[in-house]
Amino acid sequence: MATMQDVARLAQVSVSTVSYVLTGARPISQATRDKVLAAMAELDYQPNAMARGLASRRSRILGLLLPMDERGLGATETAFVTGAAAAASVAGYHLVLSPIGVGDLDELRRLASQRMLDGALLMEVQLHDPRVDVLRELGLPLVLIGRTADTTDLSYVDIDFDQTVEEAVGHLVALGHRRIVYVNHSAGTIAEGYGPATRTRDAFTIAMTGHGLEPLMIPAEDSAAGGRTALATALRQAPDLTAIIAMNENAVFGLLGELGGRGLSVPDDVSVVSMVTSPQVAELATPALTAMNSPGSALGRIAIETLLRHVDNANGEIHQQLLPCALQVRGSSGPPRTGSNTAGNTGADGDEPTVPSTEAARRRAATRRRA
Amino acid sequence: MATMQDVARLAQVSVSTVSYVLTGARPISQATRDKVLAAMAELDYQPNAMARGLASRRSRILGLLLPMDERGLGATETAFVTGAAAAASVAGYHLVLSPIGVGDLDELRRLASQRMLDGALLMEVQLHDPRVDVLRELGLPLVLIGRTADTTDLSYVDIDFDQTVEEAVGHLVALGHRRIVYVNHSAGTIAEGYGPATRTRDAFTIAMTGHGLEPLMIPAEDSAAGGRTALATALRQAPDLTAIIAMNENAVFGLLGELGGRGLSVPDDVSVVSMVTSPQVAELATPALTAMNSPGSALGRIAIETLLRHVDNANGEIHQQLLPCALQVRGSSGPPRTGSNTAGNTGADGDEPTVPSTEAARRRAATRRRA
DNA sequence: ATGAAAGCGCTAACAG
DNA sequence: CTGTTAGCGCTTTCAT
Repeated sequence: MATMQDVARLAQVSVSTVSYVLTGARPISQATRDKVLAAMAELDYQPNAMARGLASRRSRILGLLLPMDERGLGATETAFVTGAAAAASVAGYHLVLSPIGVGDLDELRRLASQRMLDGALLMEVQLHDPRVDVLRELGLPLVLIGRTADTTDLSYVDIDFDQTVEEAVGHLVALGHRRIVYVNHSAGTIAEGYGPATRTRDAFTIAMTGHGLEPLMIPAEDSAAGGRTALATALRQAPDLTAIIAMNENAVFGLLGELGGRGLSVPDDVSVVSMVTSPQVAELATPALTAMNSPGSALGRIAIETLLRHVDNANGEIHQQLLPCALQVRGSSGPPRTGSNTAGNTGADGDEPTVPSTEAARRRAATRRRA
Repeated sequence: MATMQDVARLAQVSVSTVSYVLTGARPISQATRDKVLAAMAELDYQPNAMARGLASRRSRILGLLLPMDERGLGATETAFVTGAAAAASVAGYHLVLSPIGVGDLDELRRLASQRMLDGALLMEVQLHDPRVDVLRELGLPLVLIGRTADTTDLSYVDIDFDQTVEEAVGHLVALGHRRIVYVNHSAGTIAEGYGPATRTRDAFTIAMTGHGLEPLMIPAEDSAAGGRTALATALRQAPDLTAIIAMNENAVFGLLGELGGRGLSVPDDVSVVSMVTSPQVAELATPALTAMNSPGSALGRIAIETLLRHVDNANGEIHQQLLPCALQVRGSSGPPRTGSNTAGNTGADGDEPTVPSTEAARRRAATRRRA
């Protein structure tokens, strides 16, 4: 394993010169640089990460603090992780995933105090997240994925729930739906103030009211069973519902199962739009779910870029950014059976000029099936 | 940030003494140890990871080389990761997840040459995995999750596919099924020699033949659409099939959707058993899937323990271990409609003494729904 | 534009 | 059982 000494000797320069061509921290003549580079290549030199870290007080490691509950990473989170890892790699950093939740504060304190991390990304942020306090106290740069109650002086990236909900509602209203039910996370989760749940709740209320419609909402446990129960409740409270927007990625499957069990067809009897869902999960359902695709990968990239800016610049600009989920129409949404088009659905080809997106979705679904 | 010097001064001992109480590499009198420990606590001392790594030539970081394809981590992989991270943490190590696939050999070489890793776990191992060569060349301890074609001198942990398939088949045969179709990964994947696909194929052949039955197999693309196609093919080739074993976690959802679409009920018309599936995913389906639960967490723990043994003991024992998936009966499997019990299904309570597991499953499912 | 040298904070001989 | 000390391989002043 060649060291910098070896390179310096072979290139006939001092070690500091080698170091400087590596870090670019001071100008080096082209001739010298070439000599050094040649020597490095010759020796297959790779700088020792530990030595570099010790001397520079920079590990070039970023932490991704990710509470892995029993349920594990959904495709959405995975996209985020992948995007973040790629962005870190491009910048010459490594990304350590640490399954550290709000419970493991000591573990977090240890990790951060060991000076092993140059900065951290916090996922699954809670309204009052003690991890934030710990990290700030230790002076570790951090970026939130999500938002705490008070975001003063805190950089974050998050999903733009307002816009996402608005688009989901808009899609269904444009199709002709009037009775739309929103299936949220559980009542407990909402009461806790879980951001995605409360923000979408408020956004749904505003969006529906804006369309002159009643904002019907049902909570659901995060499970298939929760979805089944929620559907039953929804049908009791609004027997005439024609569409459902589901925030709860787990519940939505139970919900679909229960719809099928009751002989209700999707999307003819009930349209379903799933929120913050990855394409992979959306495609698992039959029919594939019209969904608001989470911008996981982009969020990850932006989060890392923001974090690195803080690392390089101890007191850099605070950066707070929201990204909306993009509507992707698939087979689970269509015009209501009894809507503006009272003629009824005689077939998949009943052209409905005002809703071209549904048509497009059908065609896409058909294509997929052939593939 | 207190250093070892500070601790030594406060405790009135030498730095080496402090170091030794930390590493336990040599006996320290109880009195001295207490003094040192007190000083550490007093100063809130945490060893500097970089300095320790440089001096000891040990980063205390293990790499988990995990190709994150577009599909992301399933719950199975997540359980593995969580199990591994926990085991590493217990041993005082950190686990770095690096999304390094067989393509990023340079990235891998860089990571390993920087001496940032003490060892590596390889996931998604291919039959001829170049990553193995790179790591061996660099002398980095490694443990495979899965198996290469030649496993000489290589430690690995993997799923015991033979036993898993045998149990799945046994479960269905015990219920009275005779026409069982195995839905595998795609033909291309099988042709490539992908271990899980070829091993289960062979195991299925043996298991079915052992029961005097014909081993019917259908390949399926890794998607819901693939599952739909596969079901169509299966019904064409074996119109009298009563049960399906699905290796393909993605296809199984399309398969279920298509069954529903054709008016076939699960499990009354067709029983479905999903292979190597996590409980979380199994519960998404309606009815919940009888599945072979992958021992993800245990695999992760054992892999780390094995790896650490290699790290501590450069040329330690090779450890090769297989773990079977455990059968978990849920709602998607039951006796065939036309089977040994020709009386027909008059209800869920038609006691079938030879198949108590199905009864248990029904009761469990009912309980779950109430929860 | 380059070199010399002083550490970074810890471990692990080597001495008692 | 404890102390002394020489590095680990690199970065970064301070010189020139």
